[in-house]
Amino acid sequence: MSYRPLPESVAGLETEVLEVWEAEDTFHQSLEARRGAPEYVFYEGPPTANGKPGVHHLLARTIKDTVARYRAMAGWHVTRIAGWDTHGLPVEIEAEKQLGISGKPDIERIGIARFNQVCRDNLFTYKEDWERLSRRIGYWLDYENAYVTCTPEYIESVWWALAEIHRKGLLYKGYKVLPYCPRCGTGLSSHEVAQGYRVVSEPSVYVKFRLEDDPGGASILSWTTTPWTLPGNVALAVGEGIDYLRVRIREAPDGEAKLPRGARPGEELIVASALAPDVLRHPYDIVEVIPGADLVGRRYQPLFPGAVDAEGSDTAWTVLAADFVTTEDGTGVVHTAVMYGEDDFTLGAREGLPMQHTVDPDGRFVDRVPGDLAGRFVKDEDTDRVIIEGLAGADRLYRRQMYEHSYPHCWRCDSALLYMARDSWYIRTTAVQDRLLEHNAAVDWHPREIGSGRMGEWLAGNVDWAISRDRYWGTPLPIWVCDSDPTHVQVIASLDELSGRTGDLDTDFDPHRPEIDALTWSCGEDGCAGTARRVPQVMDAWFDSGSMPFAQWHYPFANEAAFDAHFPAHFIAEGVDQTRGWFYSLLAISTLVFDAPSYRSVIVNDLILDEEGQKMSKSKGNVVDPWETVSEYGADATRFFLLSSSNPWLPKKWDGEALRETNRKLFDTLRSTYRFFAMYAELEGWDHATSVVSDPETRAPMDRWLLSRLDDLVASVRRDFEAYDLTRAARRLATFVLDDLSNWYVRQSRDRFWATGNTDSGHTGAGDARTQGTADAFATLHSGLRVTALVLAPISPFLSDWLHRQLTGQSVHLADFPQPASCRDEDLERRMDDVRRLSTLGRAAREEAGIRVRQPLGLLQAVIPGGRRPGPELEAVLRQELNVKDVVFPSGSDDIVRLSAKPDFARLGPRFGKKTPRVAKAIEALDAEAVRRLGAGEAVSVSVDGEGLEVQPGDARVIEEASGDLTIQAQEGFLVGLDTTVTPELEAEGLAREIVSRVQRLRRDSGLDVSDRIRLGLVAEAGRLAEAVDRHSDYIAGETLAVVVTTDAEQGGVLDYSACVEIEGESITLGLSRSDG
RNA sequence: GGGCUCGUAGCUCAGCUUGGUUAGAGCGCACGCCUGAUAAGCGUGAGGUCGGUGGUUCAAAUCCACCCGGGCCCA
Repeated sequence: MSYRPLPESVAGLETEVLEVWEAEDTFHQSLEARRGAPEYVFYEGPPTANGKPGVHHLLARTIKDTVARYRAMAGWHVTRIAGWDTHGLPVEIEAEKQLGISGKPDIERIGIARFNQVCRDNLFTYKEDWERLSRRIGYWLDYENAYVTCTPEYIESVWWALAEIHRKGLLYKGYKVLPYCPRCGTGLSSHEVAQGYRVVSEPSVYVKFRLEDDPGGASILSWTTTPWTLPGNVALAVGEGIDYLRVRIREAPDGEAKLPRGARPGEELIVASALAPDVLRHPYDIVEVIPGADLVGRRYQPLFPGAVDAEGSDTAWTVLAADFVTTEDGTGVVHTAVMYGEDDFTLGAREGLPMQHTVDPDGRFVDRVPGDLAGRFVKDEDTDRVIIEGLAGADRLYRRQMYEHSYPHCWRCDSALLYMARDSWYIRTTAVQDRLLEHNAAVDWHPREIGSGRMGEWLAGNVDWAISRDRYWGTPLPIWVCDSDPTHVQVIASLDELSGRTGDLDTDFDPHRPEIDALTWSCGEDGCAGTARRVPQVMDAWFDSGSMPFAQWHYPFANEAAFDAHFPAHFIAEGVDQTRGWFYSLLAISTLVFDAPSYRSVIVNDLILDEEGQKMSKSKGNVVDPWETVSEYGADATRFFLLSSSNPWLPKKWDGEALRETNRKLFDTLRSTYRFFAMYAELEGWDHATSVVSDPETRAPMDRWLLSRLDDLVASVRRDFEAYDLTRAARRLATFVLDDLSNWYVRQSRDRFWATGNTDSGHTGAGDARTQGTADAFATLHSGLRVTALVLAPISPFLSDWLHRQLTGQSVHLADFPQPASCRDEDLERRMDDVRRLSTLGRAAREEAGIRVRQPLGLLQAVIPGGRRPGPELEAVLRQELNVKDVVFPSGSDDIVRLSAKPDFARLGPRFGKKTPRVAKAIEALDAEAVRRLGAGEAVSVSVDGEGLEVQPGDARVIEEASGDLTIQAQEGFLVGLDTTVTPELEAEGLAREIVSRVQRLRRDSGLDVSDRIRLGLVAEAGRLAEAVDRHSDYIAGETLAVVVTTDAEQGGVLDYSACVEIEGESITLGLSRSDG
């Protein structure tokens, strides 16, 4: 078997791997391989199939796929079924665009049947896009059995759930206040509203509400920016903790202009104390200060008598307490029209205020409204004028002013939106609030704060879920209401039940509007003769997607066992915007229907921002095309970047530079390491399948070290994945590949990979031992690469699979995630760590002394904290790395080091308290002898402010510092002293190495293969170079694979390639020819 | 206005749960090294009021309060 060279390009490799997956159906093989294994349940949050996927989707999909792949490798059967969210406003809007229409009247004009057909046809416009991108980035998902929320089966399951909720008495009809466009006849979602804010200047009014039975005949002042809501006024809201003033208007002082209009001298007004100076423009005297609580319950005269009927309400036209009242603006008194504001409505529901519309769905005042207003469109300027003049005429207007503010408009037709209460069906989620909170508390949220914070608080303030929408393309509400007695409500739980009512339905019956709207039957409840008609609304699409745990199985009509085995989910992952979306609807529905949570662990991801940290949006034109990034950097690097750059729940800047870097560092290094392995394995004929592999325990320390590091890597990454800490796993992996595998193991072990070359040249003559060392090196590096591929596979599935197939013949995704192999040797790791630190210091010392590494030196003195020794084998590594003949570890009493004591504050603090800093100073000042005793485990005494205190060993760390005149580098107790004397012998050796380096360069520039044997010519004038050649020609020949070396100018001159180079001021002519022998 | 979150080197991020006296990486920059992985690799150095203020403490990037700035969600 041979190890193939890597494909030229990243895209080429990934395409090749994709083709293999396609050809052998690796995904299904991986599922098959785990058949019967414990089930790991993942739920796919269905994307809406009518928008193009963007880069932020790459993040969520990478998280999902990584977790699923890890679990599959770790021995679970991971069912992951794709799903599509197909209903809802986004789909309708797309259809409107396509039909060139806008708004509900247009839709009803062309007919719901045609409209819904366009919705249906449009659905899968982008489905293909999604599937292609998902495939390209390696997101393995079962698309063949995808659930689709608009199929009759899915809808039937959703109906069943709603009927269950109804059966528990938790479904009711009420009102919901929402931003409403009177022209389009529709409510708008918050997303749509956000698009239409515009600054407008409109009349605002301060209105006098005259109190009943008030000794001073006082009026409460209230302010509104929407005069059209005044006929609907049924209450005033004050803050219980706010102080109000009762003031009396004074006469105008003599000689000044008469009082402004709006109030007469002697008239009494009530307004929040803090706002009185801003609101009142008359001179006044303060009569009294009234706590808000004392105003509560006071009755006042309706502004527009007859507009609203009290319906026996006690609280209508009284003052109520509400916590939303502030003294930020207005008068500290909030005019309350229950049908035209959300706070107003909530207050009205709580206080039992009458709930009647004063405005019809077209935005016109209803007939009951007095004052020449009936039939007028509420947002006409004329209407404002009529209202204001009417108020002034009735002496109810204190003042008016133009007010500039940001107000929402319809994004389609630009009409000002009205906040209006609309008929709506509700689920009484407040009835199960405690259970929601309990189930949420049991969820393992990543990050934790989402569960306790955003989600927890939202649940704590939970209000009933308004599930109906006045729209067309959605799951029709299966609610039929009798037209003669609206308390006769039937909620249909299945298609069978429906056909039981209506007579047989077609076998291909589609439950969507408008067909279903035509289905009616005789009510029959208690012998009622009325007709049951379906309510016109469809369901909130969140109810669809939140039903997927059972609806994807068409449960309870089919697949009962499958559902049981796949509920609840172990894991889901979506964006933070789903807190009130899918995360909520999943939890609410499972709590309502099963009284159980539907997911155990969640990873929440935040947005992907552009390079400037701005949110990506189509309008800003800063949206990154996922296809571009994947084809430029590859799916592997993109996925790795997304997981490693920061935790998923932090907003992430999209950084092309960082992506390039991920590719260059991690992936190039990994590819390069493989290339190195493959090249020498070919040359040396090493093959994992046939070569004899020795017991790891008998291998060289460097091998055992790498295997130990691998064990640690495997155990750590396992732990990270189990804890859903993907970012930590990714970073750990990158550190291993770069620092341990490539930059230490391979770099230190390179020459072990060319055994035969050296043996042939007769340079080492070590024979079998050398060959076995090479085999061990190959086996070790093979393990390193193989395990790296396994550990990398969940995050970056392409290169890892390609490598694993080369290294073992098997797909990495059919392999088991590795277990630690009991190769851990912490003592060896620590000693190697010591050697690496000393190497760093040694290189620094060389740099400081200005002596390059190729120049051998005689002696390095080194100190490791605690007096550890690396041991002979690792000392050899250190000698080689620093190119010194000898390394010695002097004891603390030698000249090279001076002992000193560094206080340990963590131990001193609790014992000495305030004295700690002075004790610490005394420890630092200890003389060498005292420090030595401390280091030897004796207690010593110090004097602080004349007081003798005892310092225990352990209260301070004994460290060795530089002294003497070698070139010294020291850090955190590690120290090296480099003897920089260059003897003539050392110089000659250095020059020989220099020559070898130049010859190697010439070999490479001449296009020779690394294993080609050569004839070598080295021609120099008499001098240091010539002498070095003379003394070290065997060494030079061995290193450069020269079978013949000549120093003769004539023979050297006929070689194929030559170069004249200068070394240390002397020149030498190099020549070489490929040797055929 | 409310909730959550972030603020550490020019840039991207660790460290904060459990306070301990030299605050770490990578990129970029400067300088150097190495090369039988080579349109690669390695090292050294400069670079920080740890957003601000106040508090708790012998000791605060870390705990507390307030403030400033960015982001998200909601109103």
